Amino acid sequence: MLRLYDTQTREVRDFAPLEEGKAGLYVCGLTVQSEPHVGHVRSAVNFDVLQRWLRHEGYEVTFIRNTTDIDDKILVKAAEQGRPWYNLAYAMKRELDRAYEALNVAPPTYEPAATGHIPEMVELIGQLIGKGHAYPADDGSGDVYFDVRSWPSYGELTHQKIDDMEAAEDADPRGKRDPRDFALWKGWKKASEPETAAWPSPWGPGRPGWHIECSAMAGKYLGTAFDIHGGGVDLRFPHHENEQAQSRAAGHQFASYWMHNAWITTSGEKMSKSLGNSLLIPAVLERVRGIELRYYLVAAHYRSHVEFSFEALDEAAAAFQRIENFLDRAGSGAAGELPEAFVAAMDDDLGTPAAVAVLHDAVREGNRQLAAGEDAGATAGQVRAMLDVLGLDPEDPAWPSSGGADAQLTGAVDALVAGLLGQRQAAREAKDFATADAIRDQIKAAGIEVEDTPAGPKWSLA
RNA sequence: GGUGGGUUGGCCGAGAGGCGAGGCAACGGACUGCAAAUCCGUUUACACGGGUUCAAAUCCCGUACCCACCUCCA
Repeated sequence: MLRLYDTQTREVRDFAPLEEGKAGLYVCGLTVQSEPHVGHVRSAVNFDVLQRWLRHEGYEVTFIRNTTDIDDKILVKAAEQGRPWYNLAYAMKRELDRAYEALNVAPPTYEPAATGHIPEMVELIGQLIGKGHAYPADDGSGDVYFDVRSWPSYGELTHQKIDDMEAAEDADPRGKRDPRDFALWKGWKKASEPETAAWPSPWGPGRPGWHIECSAMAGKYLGTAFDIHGGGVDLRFPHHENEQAQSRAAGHQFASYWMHNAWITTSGEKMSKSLGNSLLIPAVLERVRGIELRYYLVAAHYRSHVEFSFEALDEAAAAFQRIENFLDRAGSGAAGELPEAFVAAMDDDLGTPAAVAVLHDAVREGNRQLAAGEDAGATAGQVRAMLDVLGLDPEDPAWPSSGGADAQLTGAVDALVAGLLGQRQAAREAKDFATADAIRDQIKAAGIEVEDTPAGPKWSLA
C-alpha cells in the first residue's frame, strides 16, 4: 500500500486514487527563463521516481508537467539580452529538455505550455468573475484580480490566515481591493511590453497571471478533480495556495494530495543565478555522468534538504560505480523481482534512501556470492529490477551515451587495447613484470584503466 | 509578526521509544607478481539543559544556532 506525505494535511496518508487503478498527476515544471541547475533537476527526478513507482504499482498514470513560457522574468531577461521573449523561453526550454534527457527523466504524458492555453485561462477567469471571486481592476489597467476575501478557506493549503500575511513590501495596490489579491490577468502595458506578449481578452489585451495557467491546464488534462499535485517547496505559497483557491472557487475539487520536494542548497543557501555557473547541469556533467548525478539525487529523500557539494557528488559516483561493477561481474541478465524491503521502503512515502540501502545490501550479497563461486544471477536480477524502478539502470537505452557511434568506437578501442593486452599477458607469463606494467601504464596514459580479473584482463575508461 | 523545516559519527545521508540503515573515507586481514576489484573484520553518532519511561537520537519542556515561504524562485 502506497503512502504519501500530503502537505495540506501534514501527514503520511494511504494513497487512494479517485479512480481505481488510475493516477492523475500534475507537477509544476519550470519557468523557462534561465539555464537549469541541479535544484531544478532534483524536482524533475523526484517526480520521475514517483511516476515510475506508480506505474510499477500498476497504476495507469496520466502525468502532466507544465512549462511556464510567459512571465515577468522572461520579459525582463529577454529585453536585457536584446532578443524576443519567445526566443529566450524556447531556447531555455531546449536546455531543460537536454538536462532531463541527460538524467533519464522520462517524459510526462504531456507537457503543456502556458501560452498554448490562453483561451482556457480566459474562460476560467470569466467563471471566477461570474461567481464573484474575481474582479477587473477599476483603475483602467486591464488587470483582473482574484478576491481573496471572497474565498473563506483562502490559506487552507499552507495553514495561514489572511490577516497574518505580510503584504508585499512593494505592494502596489493598482486597483486591488486587498493587497493580497493576486493577478489572474495582467493588462498589456503598451509602453514597456512587446505586442507579442499580449493576447486578446474580454478585459482588453494582456497576458495571464502566473497561477491561473496551472488551474486551467490541470483542469483541461486531468479534470476538475485529480490525485496528486506536486512541485518545489517554495511553490506552496503563493503559487499552490492561489491555484487551489481559484480552482475551488470555480467549483473544482482539485488535487487530493499535495507533494513538495525540498531544496538543494550550496553554502547553506538556496540555489540562484547569483551563485555562479558551477551548478548548471552541463558543468556538473563534466564532473560526473548523468546517471551518477541521478543516483546522488535519488539517494536522498525528496522531502529532505540536501546540501550540495562536489565531494558528496563524488562519493555518490563511487557508490554507484560499486553497483555497476557488480552488474559487470555478474553479467547482465533479465530484471528479476523486487525485494520486499525495497517495495516497503518505496511504499513509505517514496523512501528512496532505505530503498537504496536495500540495493546496496543486494550488491554486497551478490559480490559475496561471486567471491564464493556461487550463482549470483538471481541477485543481479533483483539489482536490475531495483535500478530500473529508480531510473538508474545503466543498460536503459534512454541514457544518452549508448548511441551507435559509441558502440562502434567501443569496438574499435577494444580491438586496439586487446592487441596491447595480449603483449602484456605474454610478458606476465614470462614473469617480465616490468614490461607488463609498462604496457599497462601506456594504456593508462591514453585514459584507459586495466583490471585483472579471474576471467582475464578487462579495460574501462578512467 | 505569521507558517513550516532543520542540527546524527572523519564526510554524505537514513531512522522517529528497545536489535548500530546504507554509502564514502580510514585501518587490519584474505585474494593478487604488483595494482584494481571483491570478500571478512574494526573504529568514530545523535546541538545543549532538564523531564517522562524499565528503556529516549526518537516523546515532553526550555535554550542556542541554521534555513525556507509570506503574492509571479524547483
